[in-house]
Amino acid sequence: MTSEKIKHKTTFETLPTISVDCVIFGYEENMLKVLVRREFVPFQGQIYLEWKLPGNHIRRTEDISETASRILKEQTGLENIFVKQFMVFSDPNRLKNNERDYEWVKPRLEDDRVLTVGFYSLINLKDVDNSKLIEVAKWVNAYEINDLMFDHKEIFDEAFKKLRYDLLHEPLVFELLPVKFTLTQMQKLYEAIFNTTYDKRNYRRKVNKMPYLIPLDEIQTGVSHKPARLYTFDRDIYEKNRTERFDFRV
Amino acid sequence: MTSEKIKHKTTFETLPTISVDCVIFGYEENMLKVLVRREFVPFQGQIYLEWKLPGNHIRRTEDISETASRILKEQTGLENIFVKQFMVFSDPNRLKNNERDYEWVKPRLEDDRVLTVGFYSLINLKDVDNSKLIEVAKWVNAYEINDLMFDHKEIFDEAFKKLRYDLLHEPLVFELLPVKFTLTQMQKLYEAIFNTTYDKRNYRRKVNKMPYLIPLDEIQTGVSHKPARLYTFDRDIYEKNRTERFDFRV
DNA sequence: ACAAAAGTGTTTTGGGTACACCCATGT
DNA sequence: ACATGGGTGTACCCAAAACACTTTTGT
Repeated sequence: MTSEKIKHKTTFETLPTISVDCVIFGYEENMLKVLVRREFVPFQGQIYLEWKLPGNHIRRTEDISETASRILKEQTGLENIFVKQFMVFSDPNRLKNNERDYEWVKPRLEDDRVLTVGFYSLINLKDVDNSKLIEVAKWVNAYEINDLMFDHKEIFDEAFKKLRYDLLHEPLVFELLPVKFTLTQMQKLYEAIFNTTYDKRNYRRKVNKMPYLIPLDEIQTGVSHKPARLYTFDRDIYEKNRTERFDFRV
Repeated sequence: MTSEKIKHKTTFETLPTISVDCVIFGYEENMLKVLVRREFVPFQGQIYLEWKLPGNHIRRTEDISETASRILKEQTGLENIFVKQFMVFSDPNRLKNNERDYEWVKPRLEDDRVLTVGFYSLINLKDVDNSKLIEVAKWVNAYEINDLMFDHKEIFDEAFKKLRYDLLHEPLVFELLPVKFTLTQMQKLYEAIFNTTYDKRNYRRKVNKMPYLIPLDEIQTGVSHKPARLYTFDRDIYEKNRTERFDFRV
């Protein structure tokens, strides 16, 4: 083993034994959804319709979060979105456990041992142009995900667990909310993700104690009821007030 | 790209572009320590003494947690110890940022792009035979770690952050305590890891509410003061009582 | 008898939770 | 005028935090 072995590599060349898979959560109308991609998988003379998480190999020049952002852009057109790694899946047989899936993926691989780094990200479906998705991908209710290819169901489950965990400890909600939002929008978002409901008065009492939630001198327009006050999230104030014990539970 | 490219691989062959680095926390006498390994690094005619985290490449047949357990065994002789992955470090230049370190590592690499998966683990230093370590590795106070090779200081910092985070949400303390322990031992352990002190009465009131902390009909022996009652952790009861909101803060 | 750690209770303060009505706007 | 969501206060309970003395053992 000498450095002479290290040959020149092109910018887009990928690492054969590592990939990134993305669990892209989309929120709309009090529903939490996940993006899955369709694949036609021929096996023993039949063609099966299967679904998987979007993923890709890592380029030699990329940090893995750049890989995840690239996948997100390819799938949704969105840029500068928060992405977060949550776990590495490294079972040596993770691609081989299902014979049908393995037959499909084998010709696409340089090496049949591939570790994958799971990322999740959160987007607001209002920001996405879904016209390109049609037939190639779809948004599925997060509570109805099942039967994905390979170990992708397990990856999804871990992502969902981590998403909820992180939402209670980091100001992640604000990645999903518009810059100016109402307290009810914020509450509904938590309720969708945790599949529960909160008491409005108690919820408001709690979030009103957060010094980085700034009430604006602005209200909703165009709604056929009493317009709600708009709020915004001040990240600077958040960073200054952050403590070890801080917690976003509501 | 076809499957023909996949050649036969030996059991111990490693993946050239992925490694595992371990932050091994050891606890003893109210001190929290970390294991680092010594390397002699020749550079520009001089030899430098440097320290790094123990790490290794991943074998083709291994899950990454097996790699971490293997490293732990090599370093400490211990087996069946809890290990936990916490983050992937993937900066394309992570090995090249320091010229001296890169010169040293280059001849040891098959590929100069290596992602590493950070693991941490927790051991009780009483369980370790340190005679083999001498000169090759040392235990350093966790609050005095600095100047490790490559990005290992950053890896350590993330591990420490994750360790504290996890200790508040999972029954991790019990990995470090003997099977039968006193409440004061448990308290001192938290105090070492969080670098703080707690009020004894409040601490005991809180842990006494944990149904999976079982008081035994057994007391300390051989101490020159009032002997303390021994407790044990019942994982079954813990798993049954676990809730989304559960939390180990004291 | 002394040293050393074990063990124990009360008070105050603040957060969590449960609960019901009036308000401002668009149609 | 009606439908729709916006917005507000009080009472109860429990957890967190502050705080000091007695007990049991070994030497």
